[in-house]
Amino acid sequence: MATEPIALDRRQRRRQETIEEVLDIAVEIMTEHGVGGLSLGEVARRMGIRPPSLYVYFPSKEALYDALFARGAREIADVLTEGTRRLLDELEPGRSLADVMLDAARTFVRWTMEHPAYTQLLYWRPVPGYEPSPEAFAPAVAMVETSRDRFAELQRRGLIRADASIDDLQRDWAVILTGVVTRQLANAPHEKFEEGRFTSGLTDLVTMFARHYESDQSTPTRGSRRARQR
Amino acid sequence: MATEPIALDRRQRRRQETIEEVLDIAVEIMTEHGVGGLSLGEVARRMGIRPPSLYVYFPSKEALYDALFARGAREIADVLTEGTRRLLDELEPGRSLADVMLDAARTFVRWTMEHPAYTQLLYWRPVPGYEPSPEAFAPAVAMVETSRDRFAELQRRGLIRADASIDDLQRDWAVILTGVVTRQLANAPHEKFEEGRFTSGLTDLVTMFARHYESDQSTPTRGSRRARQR
DNA sequence: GTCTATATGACGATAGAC
DNA sequence: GTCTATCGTCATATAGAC
Repeated sequence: MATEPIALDRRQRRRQETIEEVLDIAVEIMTEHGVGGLSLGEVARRMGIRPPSLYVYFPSKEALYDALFARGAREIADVLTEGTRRLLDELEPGRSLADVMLDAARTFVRWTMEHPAYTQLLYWRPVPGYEPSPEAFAPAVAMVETSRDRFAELQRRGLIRADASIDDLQRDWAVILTGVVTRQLANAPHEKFEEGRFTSGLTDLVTMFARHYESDQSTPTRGSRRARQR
Repeated sequence: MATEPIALDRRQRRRQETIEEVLDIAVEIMTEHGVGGLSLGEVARRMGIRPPSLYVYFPSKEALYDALFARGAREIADVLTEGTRRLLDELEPGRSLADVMLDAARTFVRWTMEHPAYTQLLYWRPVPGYEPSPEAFAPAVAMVETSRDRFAELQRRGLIRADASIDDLQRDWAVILTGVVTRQLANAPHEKFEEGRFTSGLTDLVTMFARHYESDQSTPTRGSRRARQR
């Protein structure tokens, strides 16, 4: 009887491992065939089991999509939260707003190019009838709040004009990044981040954006002028 | 025998009418259930025929998607080509670049909000395995070329800096409009153009964009300063 | 608890009668 | 041109072996 809780832990761990395997394979399939191309039969086939067995772990295909949404949202939130935290911690004085924002933009867009399946699921609406549950969406909401804190910190440090609306800035920031990612993934999905015809335009766009919001006292460096070299 | 060509015309006209009806109903269904939610069975049901009968007009579901893509690309190209032609013809001297670009941006984004099904099909990749054929894509290519001519004309007239790269401008322009449309459609598809939380930001974004590209001699009006209200 | 076996109904697609 | 009949595949559900 003393071994019961341990056996339970083992079972739960085993169960969690299977769930992770399902998610990994689902991402593989979505990467190959698009988010809408995911099929439970194909997942089962690649795992060497029968389709009904999947229902032990996920009550429906929607639930699988929801777990994938949550996983993707958590991953990009972690990458960005960690990346921008370091960026702010190690920020040297005199660094231009454009440089800082460009760093964050590259981190985000690079991730989306490396994870096109998650990106489609998170930022388009590829599955008819599926909407993320509040729980799956939670990491995305948290990421927006973190992002808001980061921009507010930049404003406090004087890199962003004091009179700028952080809400507007954040909305327009999301629009620009979404535009780059959407165009690249829709028009030339096989180009990598470094060579993408739209991802390459990040520098110009972000520089323009940063110039619009930067304080006048912030020293313009090479970075913040990059878009003007013509 | 003299009536044969007329009978043929009649048949062909009737056939074309049926094809148009299929496309209309397909758009209806895609608007209700998303682009991926289109089903031939549902089209047949609403037309009062059996699914196999659709194969007389379209050899596959892909062919139907291709006809829809071509139709959407033609419609938005017509709207924009006509709209920007009038805009340039009636352009008063002294009008700011921001005003002109805002007008074009509104025309485009308004159309996408009124035609979300076409927009998803044209600017996302909602259908696994489907890529538009070169023929279906042709109107989109022509639209890009027209757009290029319009920007070149603005540059010739002195509203856009002489040293600006039209290719870069056009790429970034597409990115910004795509970003606004994608965010609005993915995050709040039921908000109309006038009230959309992202479409409302068009003014700020386009003004910022225009300021970046406008010639210094172009007289700044209220419009071009809107985003800078301090 | 976890699996296999089996069934249902919708889908895209094809063959062939009329 | 439209139909019926049919096929293979899909998501989904349930019964029951182990």
